[in-house]
Formats: sequence, C-alpha cells, structure tokens
Amino acid sequence: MTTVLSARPDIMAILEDRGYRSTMPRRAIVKVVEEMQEGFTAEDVIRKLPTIGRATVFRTLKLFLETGIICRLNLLDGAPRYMLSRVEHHHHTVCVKCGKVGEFRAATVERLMRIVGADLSGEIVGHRIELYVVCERCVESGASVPQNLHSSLHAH
Amino acid sequence: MTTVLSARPDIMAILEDRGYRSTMPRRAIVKVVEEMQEGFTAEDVIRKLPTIGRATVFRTLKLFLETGIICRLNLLDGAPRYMLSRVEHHHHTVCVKCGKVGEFRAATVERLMRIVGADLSGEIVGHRIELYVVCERCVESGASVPQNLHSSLHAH
DNA sequence: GGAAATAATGAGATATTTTATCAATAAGGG
DNA sequence: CCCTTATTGATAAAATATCTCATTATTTCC
Repeated sequence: MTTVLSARPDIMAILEDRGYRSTMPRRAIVKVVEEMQEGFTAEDVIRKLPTIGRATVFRTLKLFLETGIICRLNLLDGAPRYMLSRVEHHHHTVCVKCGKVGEFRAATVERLMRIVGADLSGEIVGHRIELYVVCERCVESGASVPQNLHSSLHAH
Repeated sequence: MTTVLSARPDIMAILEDRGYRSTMPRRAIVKVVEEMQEGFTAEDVIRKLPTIGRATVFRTLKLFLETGIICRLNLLDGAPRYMLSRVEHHHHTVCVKCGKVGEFRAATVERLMRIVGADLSGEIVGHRIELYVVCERCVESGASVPQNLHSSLHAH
C-alpha cells in the first residue's frame, strides 16, 4: 500500500483539451475543490460560492466527475461526497466513526481484478472499493463501531 | 469465484430475535423483497404496495439494511438499489450497459483485506467492492462503454 | 479586434428522494 | 383481555438534483 500525494496538473487544461470552455464559474469551482478537504458535498461548494447558481455547481461537479477531475464516494448514507482525484488509480478508506477519508493503493487489487475477471462471464470495465475503517485516532479514543452499522458493512 | 445461491432463512425471525415486531407492513415488504429481482429501488417497493405508507417503506428498508436482510448498491447515479442479502459474504457486479446486477465471492478478497489492513494505521471494519462490467449479453450485442463513464469508473 | 456562432450560465420552477411529526393503531407480554 | 409501547400512515417539509429558457460569456473565424 502506498499513500498517493501527487496533485493534479493544471485542471483547466484538462477541460480545454476536451473542448470545454474555461469559464469563471468553472475556475472558481476548481479553486474551491482544490482547497476543500476531502469528502466535501455539492452543498459545501454551493455554500462557498453563493454567487454561482445551484444548477451550475451540480452541472460542473458532474462534468468534473466525468472527466476524472474529481471522484465520488458513496458513503453509507447522506449525500454523495467528492474529492479531488489523484493522478494514480487508488481506493478509499472511510472512518465509520469520524468520517475521515483516506486513500490507498495496492498492487493486490489489480491482481484481484484479474483473478475475479477470469472467472466472470462478462468484461470488467471498472471497479470501486471502499474500506470502512476505524481510524487510528478513533481506535485510541476507544470508540466502537455502532451496532447498526455492523451488519450493513458486511452484508454486500 | 462462486455464485451464491442459498436463500435467507426465515426473515421475520431475524427481526423478532432482535425485538422488532412482526407487523403486516413488514411481512408484506419481506414478501415483495423476496420476489423482486435484484437491484430494485425503494420506489419499486412503494409501487408494489400502494396501500402501505411511503415513510413505512423507507423506514422498513432502512431497518432491513441495518439488520443485514437486504444490502444496498450505490450505482453511479440514480436512487440507491437494494437486493436481498445472501447468507454468505459476497460482492456485486453491475453491468454498465444494462444495469444487470450479479454477485461474486473470492477468497482473494479476504486475503486482500488482510494485506491492505496490515499497512493501514486504523482498523478495517467492513468493505464494499463493486465491479463495473459489461455483461456477456451486452458484450455480444457489441455495445461499448459510454465514454463519459469511462473516467469516473477508474478514477477513485 | 469585431461579429457570428454557440457553449454556458443563472434564476426559479420543478422533480426526486428521504425524513420528521404526531395522532391513531396494532402487537406482544402478562 | 388489558396495558404498554412500538409501529404506522398521512402529510408536511427537508434535502438533493434536474429542467427550462432567456440572457450572457467564450471561442472562432475573418
């Protein structure tokens, strides 16, 4: 496992290369997304940019998602959360106590996909792995996993 | 990989063992959930049971989720989808063309968790793996993955 | 640099999904 | 059968997301 630290190259260039225009709202949202800590929601962006229309924020987040600029986390409940993508392919850890989001990479994951893929009738085009953890700080504070979460975490 | 076929034991008993009451709406929803094909939505259940209150359906699905009776899939967009849980721990495949949901188990997954866990500072309490695939039938019909999906499938 | 073409925006309505409230009802224990 | 209390249903409201379309901004082309 390796923690990925590299930041995105010039994000507006990614959009322009695909024929999208460099507009004020998009630049503003890029800035906010870069500054915002991981796991922000659409509403967080809207709050930070009250002069930009709601629809534009949703449209832009969707665009950023499609172009790989941000990625989306589907937590167990509540609104989807976003974070700036890193260059390299990776996966997320989510602390079930404090909600802290981390990331990890593992060569084993890629190998796993090959193994599973060999046994599958279709063709694998992507994957999503989310690990639910109790982060170090929460372990230290002695917090246990809420009982109601326990089953749903395991029963996929 | 093994396809898991075993059905749930008596579902109402699971609830009763936890002190929940066996009510008419819950029994009706259990029945619907058992009959419904995988990947149904809350709205599907509501449509099938028009005499039962909306709130009750949502409350009951949440209860079923917490008790592990059903599990939830967070697809790339749209409302969350549910399916009856199987006894054994497993994961899901989702066809990005036709939405068909499948499932798989792999010993490698469990091994992967141990490997990743050894490198992580916190403690793993659960995991979610979703494979995005093009299913056999869709491969045959020559459908390709929508371009806009491609990035978001890989950039986690 | 200016005009034409068109991509993008904003405002607000609307749709969708989910939760809260609370009086009425039904389930389970004795 | 009665009591206690969990559960329900109707409805309102919250939370989340999309649509519409007239207006504005960006790019392209000359």
